[in-house]
Amino acid sequence: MPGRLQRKAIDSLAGGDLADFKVGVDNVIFSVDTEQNRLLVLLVMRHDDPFLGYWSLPGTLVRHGESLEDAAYRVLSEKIRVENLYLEQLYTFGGPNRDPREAENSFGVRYLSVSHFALVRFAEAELIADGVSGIAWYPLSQVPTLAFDHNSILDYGYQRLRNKLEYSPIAFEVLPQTFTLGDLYQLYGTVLGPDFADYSNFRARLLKLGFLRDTGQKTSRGAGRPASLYCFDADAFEPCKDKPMVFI
Amino acid sequence: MPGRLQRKAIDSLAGGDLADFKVGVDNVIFSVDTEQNRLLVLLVMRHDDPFLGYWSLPGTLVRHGESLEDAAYRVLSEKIRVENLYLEQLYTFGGPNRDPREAENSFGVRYLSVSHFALVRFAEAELIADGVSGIAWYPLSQVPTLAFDHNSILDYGYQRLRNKLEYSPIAFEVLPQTFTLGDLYQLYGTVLGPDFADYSNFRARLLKLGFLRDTGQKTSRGAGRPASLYCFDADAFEPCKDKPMVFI
DNA sequence: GCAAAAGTGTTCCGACTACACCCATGC
DNA sequence: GCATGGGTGTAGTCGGAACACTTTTGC
Repeated sequence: MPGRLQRKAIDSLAGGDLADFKVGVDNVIFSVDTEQNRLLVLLVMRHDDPFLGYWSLPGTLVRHGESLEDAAYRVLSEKIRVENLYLEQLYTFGGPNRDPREAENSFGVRYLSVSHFALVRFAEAELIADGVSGIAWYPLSQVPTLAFDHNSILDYGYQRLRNKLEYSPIAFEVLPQTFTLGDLYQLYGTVLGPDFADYSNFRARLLKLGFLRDTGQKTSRGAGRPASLYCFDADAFEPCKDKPMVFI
Repeated sequence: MPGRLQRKAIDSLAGGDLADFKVGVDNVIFSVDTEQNRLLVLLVMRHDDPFLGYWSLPGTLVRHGESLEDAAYRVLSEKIRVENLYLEQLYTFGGPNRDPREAENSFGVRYLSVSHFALVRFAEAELIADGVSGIAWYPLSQVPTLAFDHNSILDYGYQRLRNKLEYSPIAFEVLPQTFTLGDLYQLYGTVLGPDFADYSNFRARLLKLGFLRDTGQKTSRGAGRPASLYCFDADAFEPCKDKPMVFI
């Protein structure tokens, strides 16, 4: 290892032994099909090397003057049309050799992926199919081997989803504007596995939190008593925003 | 915006409108001085432009063939000698213009910071002073205005510290190998603020978790009954690793 | 009427809170 | 003895788990 002063001198030559990076953004985009009771993730087919013909998470490389978040929103808007969505940064994967485009010895340009995590409403989300690129909602249980390290990223995103469900109101980003408590319960069951909690206790707990507003409307789905339609009341939630909270 | 196919053609020319990045790693390194009951963060003085003469988080730019985590460990090892430490990735800050070295129009090279969060044992940590570079433990309450967006990064790290204290056993990474339950209580008080919990309840809860082993040794510090020295039993903790857990 | 789904209530039990109280040591 | 900090115990209360029960619909 070169001495500290020597290294600094090298570094200041705007190159030296420092790696040059291209920065990518890869999005783990989840949605839930409440009809079919399935947790879905958005995948796109690759049409270029490397990993030509593999499915991958929708991603892009960051452009001049573009923030990481901007890039993440751009990928989303290129793939789906959606009104509301939730998006947050997930993790940055940046080991050498995670992308085959890097030269063998890692002395070429490096590829780094700042992954993001997004939730969209299934009914509102319209996939943008351009006739060329494959794009599809995959049930999480049927996801194939993906390009790059995208299976790891997906796993990480799924874990985040489960954690977030338990202590933050992200469920309402995936549900339609109005929903029944049964829908909400099903959503939790779909993500966390059935038997994650007793229905009537779940119900009581959520209502006690105080930010679910009964719209007065009812909905009837086949047999059984019609259910009240609720909506998430953001104003009522505001005061609890920074307090810890348990949903399950 | 150019059409999709056209954009792809441009991108494939290995340049186009894609930004080029240097990737930095900045570490929020915490420690706790149990004697003086203070939460400390490690800062270094900058000796180069930009922000010459400002304090900053210890950081470095990532080199060829080096992973993000490797780079984070390297910074640490250049600044302090320490046996055990805890380190995890925090967040990636990557907006354009966060670093004045970027050209005004952001069409030059961009600087991205993958921040990390570290905990070290105060007594074990020996600062490496090379006679040139300033380096110091700063009490969190006395941190000045830092270089770049490092104050934001520090805030983010402090929040992570407080969250982690509540549901994961990171406290034992900062405490000495053996410690009294009073030490542990004080540590929590130092970070979360006093009156975060009643002492005897805190005590009962921690002991019930089952991974604090009484070493049999006693320690006497001035007046008062001597306290038992405990240590963290990693084996006993293993089974609870993935279960939710509450420390406060 | 009966099945199905929504919605309500009640009992039990464990966990957390807030204290009061004993123990061992230095001075 | 008494101040100081370590350590134990307990009564009251809150909240979650389990489950029984009522209500409203379709058929």
